[in-house]
Amino acid sequence: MTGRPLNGGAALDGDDDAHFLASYDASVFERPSVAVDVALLTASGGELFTLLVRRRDRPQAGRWALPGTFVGLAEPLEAAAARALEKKAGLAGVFVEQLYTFGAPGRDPRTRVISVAHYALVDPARFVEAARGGEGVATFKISVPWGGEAGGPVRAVDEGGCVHALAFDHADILGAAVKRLRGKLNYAPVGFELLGDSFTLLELQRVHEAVLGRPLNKDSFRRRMLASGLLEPTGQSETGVGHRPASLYRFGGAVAP
Amino acid sequence: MTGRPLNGGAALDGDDDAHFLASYDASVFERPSVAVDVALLTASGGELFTLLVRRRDRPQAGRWALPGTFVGLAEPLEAAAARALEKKAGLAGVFVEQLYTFGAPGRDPRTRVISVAHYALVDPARFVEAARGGEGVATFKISVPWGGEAGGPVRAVDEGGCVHALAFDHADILGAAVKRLRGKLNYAPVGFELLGDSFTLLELQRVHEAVLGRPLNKDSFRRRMLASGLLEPTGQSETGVGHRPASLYRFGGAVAP
DNA sequence: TGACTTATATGCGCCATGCATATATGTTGG
DNA sequence: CCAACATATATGCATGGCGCATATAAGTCA
Repeated sequence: MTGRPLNGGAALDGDDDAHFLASYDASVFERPSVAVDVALLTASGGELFTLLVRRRDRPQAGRWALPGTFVGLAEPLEAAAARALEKKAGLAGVFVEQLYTFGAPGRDPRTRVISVAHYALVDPARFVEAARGGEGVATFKISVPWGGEAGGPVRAVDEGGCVHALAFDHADILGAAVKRLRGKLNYAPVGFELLGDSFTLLELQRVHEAVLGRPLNKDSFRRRMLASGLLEPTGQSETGVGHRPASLYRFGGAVAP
Repeated sequence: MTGRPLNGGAALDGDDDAHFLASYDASVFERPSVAVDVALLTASGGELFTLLVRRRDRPQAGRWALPGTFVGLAEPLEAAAARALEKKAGLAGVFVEQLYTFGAPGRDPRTRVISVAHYALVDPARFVEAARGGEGVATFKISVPWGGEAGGPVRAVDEGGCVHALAFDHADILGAAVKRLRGKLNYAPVGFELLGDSFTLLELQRVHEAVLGRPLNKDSFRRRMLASGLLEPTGQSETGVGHRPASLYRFGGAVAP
C-alpha cells in the first residue's frame, strides 16, 4: 500500500476560506433539479398498501404518482420529504427514511430531475385517515411480482383489482421501498412503525407477512419475537374476539434489566 | 381503505405533453448543485483501506477527500461516479454502487451541494496500482469505532498511524460504505469484488473479517461458503507457502447442474 | 529425513427452527 | 347455565447450522 499523507493533516482552512466563499459565484455550473418522492406504506390484512396522488400538472397529467416536491435551496432532504407528506397527505410526525436516489437522465421529460426517494411508514388507522383527507388521493394495493430480495418494479392495484401504470419511475421507487423493508426485517425492529401503540403477536406476524410476501411459521415467529427483547407486555388483552383473547404488547426498546 | 382511482388509468400524455415540454422553462427554480463522491474500498490483511485525494481547491484545500465530481446535466449518476474514479484514480471497470445521498444544507460552505455518495470495490492489486498512479493520492487504513451495524463516521489512518480529519462529511460517507458492506455480507456474494480471479478460502475469510471487523470461526466459514454454491474449485493450489497448500477457488455464480 | 505449519475431514454438543400435540380462555348459541 | 367453538399459549421432539475439538494430509525448510 503506497501512501503519501500529509504530516498531521491539520486543517488549512480559516480566514482564507472565508474570503474565498464571499466571492464564490454559485451560478457557474448548470444544475439538475432535485426533488424528493415519498413511498408511504402501510400493512393491513397481510397486504401492503400505498398512497398515490393524481397528477394535475404536465407532464403525465392524470397519472398516479408518489407524493413529492422539489427540494428548497436551504432545505434538508428529510424536511422536504416530510413537507411533501404533510402537504399531499396531511401526515406529520411519521417515520421517514431515505431510500435511494433516482437520477436517470430521461426519467422526467421536462429536464434533468434527480429524485431522492424516501419511504415512510404508518399504521393503518392513520393511513386511512390520510387517504380520506384530500381530493386526488387514493389507496392502492401493492403487488410484488418478485420474491425475496430480487427487487424490481411493483404493481399498483386499485380497489377494483385494476393495475395502474404510475408516473415516471415511481413503480421502481415503490419496488425499492419494499425491497428495503424486506431486508430490514431481518435485523431491525421494523414493523412497529406499521402498528398502533399496542398489538397482538398475530397482528405483528401479519405485518411481517405483508412485508415479506409469504406466510411465516407461527410458533417460530412467537418465540423469536419474545426472545428478541423488543416487546413489552402491556398486561392487557384483546376483547370481543370470539375466542381466547391474545395478550397485547407494545414496543419496548431494549430496556436493560 | 378509501380509493378513487381512475377507470383504467390510461396514459393521458401525448401530443399535448410534447407542446408543453417544448415551451418548458427549466430555469424557474433555483437549484442545488449535485455531485458524486466515491468511497473506494479494498481489503488486505484483515483490514479495510480507502483511497483519498488531497484537495487542491477551496474550500478545505489541503484536506483529504473522497474522489468526486459534479454531475453533468445529462450524465447518469453511476457514470459520474465512474468518471470520478477514472480521473482521480485511473480506475475503470470496477464495481460501483450507489450508497446514500448526503444533502445537509451546511455540508459544503460554498453553496448547497447534494452529494450522491457511491462506493466501489477493487482487489488489492488494482488498488495499489491506482494509489501509485497520481500525485496527491494516498492510501488510508479505515478504523471503525463502532461495532456491528451501528453506523457513524470512521477514522482515516495514514501509514504512520496518524488520524486525519477528512473534508466535508466524507468520514460519514466512508462509515456508510462500511455499514452497507457489513449488511450485504449476510445475504449477498460481496467479497468477491475485493479478491482477484482465484483465491483460497482463508483469503476469502480474511476479506470477510476485514469488512466485519471481527474474527470469524474458520470451520463454520468454510462450510458455509462451500455450501453456498457460489464457489467453484479451479483445480489448482497455492505454491510456495511453507505448509500444505490450499485449494484455489473462483467465483462461480450459481451455475445450474 | 523429520520438524513445522496450515489445509482438510470428521465427530460432538448446543441452539434456533419447523412441526405436532396438549391445554387455556375468551365468546357465542342453545 | 352449559357446551361448542376458535384461537392463544405451552411443551415436546426431530432437524440442521454452527462453534469447538480432534485427527489426518501435504507441502516447505533445516
